[in-house]
Amino acid sequence: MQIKLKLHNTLTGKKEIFEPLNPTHVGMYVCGPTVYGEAHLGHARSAIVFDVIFRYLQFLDYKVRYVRNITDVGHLEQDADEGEDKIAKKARLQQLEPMEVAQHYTDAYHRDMELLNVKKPGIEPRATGHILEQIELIEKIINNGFAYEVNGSVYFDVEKYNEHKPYGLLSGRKIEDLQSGTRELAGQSEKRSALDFALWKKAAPEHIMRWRSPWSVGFPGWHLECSAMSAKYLGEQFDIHGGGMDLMFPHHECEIAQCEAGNNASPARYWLHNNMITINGQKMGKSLGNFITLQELFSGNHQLLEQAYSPMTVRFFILQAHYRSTLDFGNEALQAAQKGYKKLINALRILKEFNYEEQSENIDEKNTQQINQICDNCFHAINDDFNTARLVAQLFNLVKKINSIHVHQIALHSIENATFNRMKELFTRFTEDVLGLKEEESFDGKALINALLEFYKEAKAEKDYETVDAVRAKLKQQGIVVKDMKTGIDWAYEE
RNA sequence: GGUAGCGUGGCCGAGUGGCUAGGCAGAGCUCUGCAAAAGCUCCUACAGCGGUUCGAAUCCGCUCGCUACCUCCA
Repeated sequence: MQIKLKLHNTLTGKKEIFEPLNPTHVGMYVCGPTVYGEAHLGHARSAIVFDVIFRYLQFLDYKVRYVRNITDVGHLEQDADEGEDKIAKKARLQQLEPMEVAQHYTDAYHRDMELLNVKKPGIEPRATGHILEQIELIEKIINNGFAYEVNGSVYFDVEKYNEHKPYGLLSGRKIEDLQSGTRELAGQSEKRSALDFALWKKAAPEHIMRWRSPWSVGFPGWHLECSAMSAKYLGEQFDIHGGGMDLMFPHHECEIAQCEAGNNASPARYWLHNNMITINGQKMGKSLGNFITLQELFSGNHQLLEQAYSPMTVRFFILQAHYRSTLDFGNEALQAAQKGYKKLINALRILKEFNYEEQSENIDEKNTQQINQICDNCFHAINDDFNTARLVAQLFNLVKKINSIHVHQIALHSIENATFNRMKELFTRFTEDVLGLKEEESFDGKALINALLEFYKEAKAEKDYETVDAVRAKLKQQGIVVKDMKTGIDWAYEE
C-alpha cells in the first residue's frame, strides 16, 4: 500500500505532496530554544511535533539529517537600538558568565527532552559556535547590495530587497501594510526604515557578549544564525524548515530574505509551523508570564496544576491534537490524556505477549477485514500532514481489537496470520517508533519489596514455611536477600 | 488600524459536501467472591441567521463571540 505523504506548506498555504530534493535523503532544520530559561509546555510541543516528523520520515526509510539549533546568543530585548542581549541580561542578574547561563539551560532542556523521549537531532549547532559563518553571510549580503553599515552596525535593507523579491511571502504580508503598521522612532534609529533589521550590532561598552568583525566589535543579529547554520549543514537549499508559528514573522521571513539576498536561494522548500499551546484560551508564553515549565508539570508544583503529569502523559496530550491547531491546557484534558495513554500502553503490553502459533481453519473474515482497514487508516492519518490525532484514534480502534483478543472475544488464530502480524508490527511501530510513546514505570520497586515482606512476616508468624521460602526465593531471583534480624525484617541487595 | 485564523456533544479534540473519528466523564449490560480491567450498548454535537445544493458541521454571505501575528517568544 503506497499513499503519498502530504504536508501543509506555510509558504504556499497548501497541502502538498512531499518530494525531497534528493529522493532518498531529507534535510530538516528546526528552530530550537533560546537558552535563557527553563523549557515550558510550548517548547515541548514544538520539540515533540518535529520529533514525530523526524521519526516518521525515518520510518519511511529516508535518511534524515535533522538540525535543531541552540540559540545561545540571546535575541535582543525590546528595541533593537537599546537592546540588551537576553543571555547577557540574565547573566548580569545572576552574576554568572553568559556561557554558564546558556550551558545551564541547555542542560536543563536536554534533560527535559530526554524525559519526553524526544530523539536528539543529528546536529545541534550553537549560534556562538558559528560567528564566522554569520559574518561571512553578512559580507555576501553587503556585496549583493542588500545591507548597509552605519556606525559599526549592519542592517538589512528590506525595501531594496523587496524590489528584488517580495518580502513577506511566508507570512502573507505586504510591505506596504507593514510600513503603515510601524511607527518611526524619530531620529533615534540608525536604520533607514523601521522594517530593516540588524545583521550585526556594535556592542555597547557594557555589553559582555562580543566578537570581532569587519564592522565593529559586536554581536550578530536576531535572525542570522539560522540562515548561516542551516546553509552550513544542509546546504543553501534543503527540504523542511520548522518552528513555532510565532516565529513565522519576523524570524522566518527574515531568514528567507537573508538567504535570498546572500545565496540567491530560498532556503527551504517546505515550511512547517506548529501552533501554540493556550491556557484559558490565551497563548502561553514567556512574554505573558503565564507559562508552565516542564519541571513544574512533571512535579505538579504549580498553582494551575491539580496533580503531577508524567512526561509520557504530556507527550500523549500533545499528540492527541493536530500540530497546526491550538491546544488548550487544562487539568481535565491532561487527566484524560493520562488515562488514554495508559490504556494504549496496556494494550501494547498485551499485544507483545500474544503468541500466534497456527492459523485456524475458520478465518474470522469480518475482524480480519476490519483490522486491515484500521491499519490502512493509520497510514492515511499520518500521511495527511502528520495528523497524529487521527493516528491515535485509529490506534485506539486497534486497542479494542487487541483487548477483545486478550479476553478471547475474538479468537487469536481466527485472525488471518498476515493480518495479525501486520497489526502487531504497525501498532508497535506507530506507538513506539513514530509517536515515541514508551512504557513508563509508575511503580516504586522498594514499595513492592516491602509489600512482599508483609506477606513474609505474616507467613512466618503462622509458621507457614513453604510460603516463607517461596517469598525468599522470588526475591532472591531479583537480587534481593531477606534479612531476618532480631530487630525486625529487612532486606539488602545480594552481595 | 492591517493581516491570518478559530467557534464541534459535559470536557479535550479529529473531520472540510453524503459513509456515526477517538480519548475522558456519565448511564446500562456482560464478566466477576469483592473490586478493577476489558467487551458490548446508550448519550450522536457542529456559535446564530440566511443562501447554494437532491444533500452542508463541511461551500458562500452576514451577524455575534474569541484568538494570534504586526515587538522578544516554541
